[in-house]
Amino acid sequence: MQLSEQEIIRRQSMDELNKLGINPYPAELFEVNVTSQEIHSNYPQREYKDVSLAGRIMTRRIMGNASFAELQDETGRIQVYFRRDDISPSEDKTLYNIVFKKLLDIGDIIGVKGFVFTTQTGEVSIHVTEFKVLSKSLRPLPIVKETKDEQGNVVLHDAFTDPEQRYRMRYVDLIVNPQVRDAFVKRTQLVNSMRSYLTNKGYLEVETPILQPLYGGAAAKPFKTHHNSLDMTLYLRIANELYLKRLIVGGFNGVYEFSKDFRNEGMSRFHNPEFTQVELYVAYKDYYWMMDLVEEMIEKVALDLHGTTEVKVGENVINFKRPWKRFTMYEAIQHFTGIDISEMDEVALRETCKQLHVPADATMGKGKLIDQIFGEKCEHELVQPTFITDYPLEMSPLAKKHRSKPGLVERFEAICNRKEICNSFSELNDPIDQRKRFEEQLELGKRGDEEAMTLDEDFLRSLEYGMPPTAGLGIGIDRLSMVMTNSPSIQDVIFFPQMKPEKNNEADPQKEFEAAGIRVELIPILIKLGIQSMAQLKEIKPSKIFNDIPGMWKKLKLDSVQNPTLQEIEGWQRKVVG
RNA sequence: GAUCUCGUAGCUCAGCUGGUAGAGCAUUACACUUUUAAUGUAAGGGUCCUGGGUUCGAAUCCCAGCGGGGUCACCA
Repeated sequence: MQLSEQEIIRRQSMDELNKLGINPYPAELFEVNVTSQEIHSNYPQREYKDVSLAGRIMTRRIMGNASFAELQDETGRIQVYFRRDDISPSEDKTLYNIVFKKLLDIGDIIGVKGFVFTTQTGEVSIHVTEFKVLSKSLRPLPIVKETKDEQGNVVLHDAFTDPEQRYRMRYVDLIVNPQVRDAFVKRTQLVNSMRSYLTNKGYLEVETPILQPLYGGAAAKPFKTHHNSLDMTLYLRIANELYLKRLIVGGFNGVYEFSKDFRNEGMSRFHNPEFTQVELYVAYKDYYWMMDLVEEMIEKVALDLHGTTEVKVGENVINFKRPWKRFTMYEAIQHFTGIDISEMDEVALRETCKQLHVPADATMGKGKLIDQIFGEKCEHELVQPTFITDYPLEMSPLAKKHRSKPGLVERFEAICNRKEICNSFSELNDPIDQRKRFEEQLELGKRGDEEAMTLDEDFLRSLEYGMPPTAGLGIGIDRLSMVMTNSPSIQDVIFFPQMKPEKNNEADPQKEFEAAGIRVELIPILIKLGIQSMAQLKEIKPSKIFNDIPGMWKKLKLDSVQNPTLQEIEGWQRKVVG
């Protein structure tokens, strides 16, 4: 591994600490009795005479015998004030002059003890009387500085913004970009809010298999894996719907699961291969009832997260206050296109698509055409939360046929910020009808539809024992989190979004040189000289290497290394075969 | 998958028609006892993503690859 100048200096500082008897990674706990946020919100109403606080050094301003630094803990930052004669009261000023000023860096984690005061410039600070190194940071952190403009808004300078780096090294992103943390905290609050809502209603949180012998409950391509001792194919679940319904058959009145699901499909700012849904099934209810629940629950989520039902998302303010607008799909299409398609047959629908410039191909049936028109002409118009109800039968093999509208099912989606955030239906509990629908899916599969559902015999058997009328719901947690945190990309609400692996230089010159018997202390010098392999080394004149090495180790300020002799270098080169 | 675009110091970014690689912050040294994007003086730091090609000469132009981002397609 090739270290940058700054990394080398930090490692040297670490060694110095050790030499001074200071363990840069002490084992014992450090007692913390206050957070930066508590001090900021309570001081000076409350006095803080004896604080003990730990955090990461984020800025340093050294001014001779006094210094300022900012420590960042989980709740924010606070300025700390170091004065030489407080840190090192005796004649020996090492602790201040050497340890604090020279050996500590931005990024190091320290604990401080002292008292809170206000500086002449009005900054609430901790006057440090003692400090302790808790963890030495060996890599330089991206330095983000902030100022305030006339309006008091925080302006960031040199912000750590490269999306690739931010997602690959989320830990760094979280350290230097505090707003990132906020989005994730809100995501967890969102889940907690839903969980408490559902638990208070008396529903049971359950766990169902992630590894499934048959994948079902949605139309998507799965990830496939293999179980060795059973010697069988297993799939990572694309949904948990069929298992939760089995539990309803088993007699639970309401079950829900926050589930990680996996879909082997394209990625975009709305799609990650693994994502989170909450699915809920409640017996003896229908989709109208479920709409009321969704409104109530999401309104509560907004209130819990923001204290108001209004949430700013991009350019829009979205208001989750109940009741939400409700459209049937036909009404929505009529509303946005002026065309009533409710009585149209397939031919007329195809003609309508042409008229509206909606792309349609010959394989699309009636249901698909309707869905296509909706997707093209309506969905992106829906910013405020809106329920769209009564979908074409063909698109919904697990939903119950509509009680009064032939060709439709009792299904709704909630659309918000132009995207689906939930999907729900009166669940199909007629085992004969369900079998027929699965068989139609199998037909689609045979015709090449990779996302057609498989027939799950055990699920059908459970329905044959009798499932009560049930309302089911799925909410995309990632999508909803994006809305609730005003995040434009799903990667902003998933800590570690899927990415291609980092390119790592497969050749490891260190190991290769070691294997050739080159003295370890000379290897970094060779690498620094741009020699990356033994093959490369062989091409260079021994006398050149002989001359270059002393120059480079002086440059790197390494402790005295015994220079290789010309014979030694020639010996290395002889080891290269060919 | 298609297409556009980006890849230069630890971070943010300049680098014109091809001519010895630049700035700010960060780092190092010195000064400074209430600073706050601290300041002043000085210094060090680069595989210009990788590999080919054109050229006397490539960070710059061309081709291929790798990685990222945007848009579209796919994903009910």
